[in-house]
Amino acid sequence: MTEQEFLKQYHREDYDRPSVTVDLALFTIQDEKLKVLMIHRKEHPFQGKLSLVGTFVGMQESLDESAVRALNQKTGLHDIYFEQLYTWGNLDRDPRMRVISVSYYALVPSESIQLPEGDAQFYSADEIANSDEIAFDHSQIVRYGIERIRNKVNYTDIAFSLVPEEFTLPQLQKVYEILLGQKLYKANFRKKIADKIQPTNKMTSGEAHRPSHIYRKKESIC
Amino acid sequence: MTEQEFLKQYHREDYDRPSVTVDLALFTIQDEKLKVLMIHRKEHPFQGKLSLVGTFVGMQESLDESAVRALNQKTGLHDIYFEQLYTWGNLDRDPRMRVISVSYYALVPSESIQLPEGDAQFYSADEIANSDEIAFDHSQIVRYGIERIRNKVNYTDIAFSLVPEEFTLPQLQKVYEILLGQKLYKANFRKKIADKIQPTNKMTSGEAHRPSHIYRKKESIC
DNA sequence: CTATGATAGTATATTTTTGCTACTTTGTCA
DNA sequence: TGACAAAGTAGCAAAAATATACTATCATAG
Repeated sequence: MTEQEFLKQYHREDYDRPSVTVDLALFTIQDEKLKVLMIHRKEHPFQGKLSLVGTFVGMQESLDESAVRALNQKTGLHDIYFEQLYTWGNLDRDPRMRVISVSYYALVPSESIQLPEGDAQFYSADEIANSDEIAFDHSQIVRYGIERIRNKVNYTDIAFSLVPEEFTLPQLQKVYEILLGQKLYKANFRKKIADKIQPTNKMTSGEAHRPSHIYRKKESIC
Repeated sequence: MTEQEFLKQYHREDYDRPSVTVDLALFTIQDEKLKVLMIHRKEHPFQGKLSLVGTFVGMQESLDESAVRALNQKTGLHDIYFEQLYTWGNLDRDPRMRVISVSYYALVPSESIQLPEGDAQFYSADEIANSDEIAFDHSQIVRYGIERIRNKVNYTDIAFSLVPEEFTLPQLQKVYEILLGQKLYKANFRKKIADKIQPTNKMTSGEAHRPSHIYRKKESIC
């Protein structure tokens, strides 16, 4: 490289800006496991590997809007719980160029999702989190997301975002158990969430055991 | 030049990429209050208003490195506790152009900080959080930082980052009380932190009351 | 050299939460 | 009609959180 070329390059880099993307980890519960939506990459880099849903941030949209757009394009979903996770800016996280990724996670009850034709599919979140075959730093993002969910289950109502609007208490308890990774005592669990739920007058039916009451989340009066 | 004139000439049309900055809220405790470091802006926009310490993210540095650099330039500090907070990307958060800001917060004991000549000064964090006279969305960032600290005090050791290496229990308790905004019971507080501290054989002296034992943070054996 | 004020530090009672076990209830199915 | 399976409830013991009362030790004033 000549000096002239170097200076040109240096000058350009000085005013250059990193690209900014959002990457979104959509979690749901299927088969009594926490799952996360991943897509098979068709292009380099990481061709053939799994990656999160993502997109470049447009100049005329906020970060949240970018996340919603990316999610909507891949799943058709809207109006679901989502939250920003963390922003990743290591120099080498994308081999092509400098990319800063604002990560999000989202929660959806599996009953309300109908994956359209496409390359997006749910995988065991734990397996993704522990795999070293995932594109970019997306395994780490999933790990971070799982951790965040685990923490927030204890002091927020995010678990309700993983069940349908109408649900039974055994169903809700199962969600807590899966997220926390441990069995809970029925009686204690019910005491704890008693003030967060509202009974309907419906019950389950058709199963070979005692039917279960159906509840909804109580709207908090603020 | 008025702010309007300035904005008019600043007609950098839509680039394909947003600018990325880091903004850092350095917290400390002074006069029994949580304080945050702010600087008086000398340029438009928000000339004369208070803003957080910040910088553009260089193309050859990670986000964390940018934050450390910004902090070091303004305070000379290094090796202090800091953590990423949230990333702000509203379209109108900077009137000049599209700027995405990755915010951080940092904690330092006031005893170990010696502000160099400059425009940086500590202000009451609550006052900054509730003021509508702060540059950009930095009031919101401070609010968010305070909230994060309040939460983390309960399940991490961040309070130790606000006292010197050697401290007394009344001193440490005061930090907890300021962060949580409520009085704590002495006996209960001591039970709770008993396994996090290590006694030295030193005591305070010279004060007109019973002297106090001096402790250090116990290194956790992992 | 003693009483006092002020804060450090400890002992103990009370209430709430959690961990756990055992029991009763109510459906389907053979 | 009895067996099974899961829903739902009762209640106790241990542990943790909450709260109050007490003792200890310094400097200083008288």
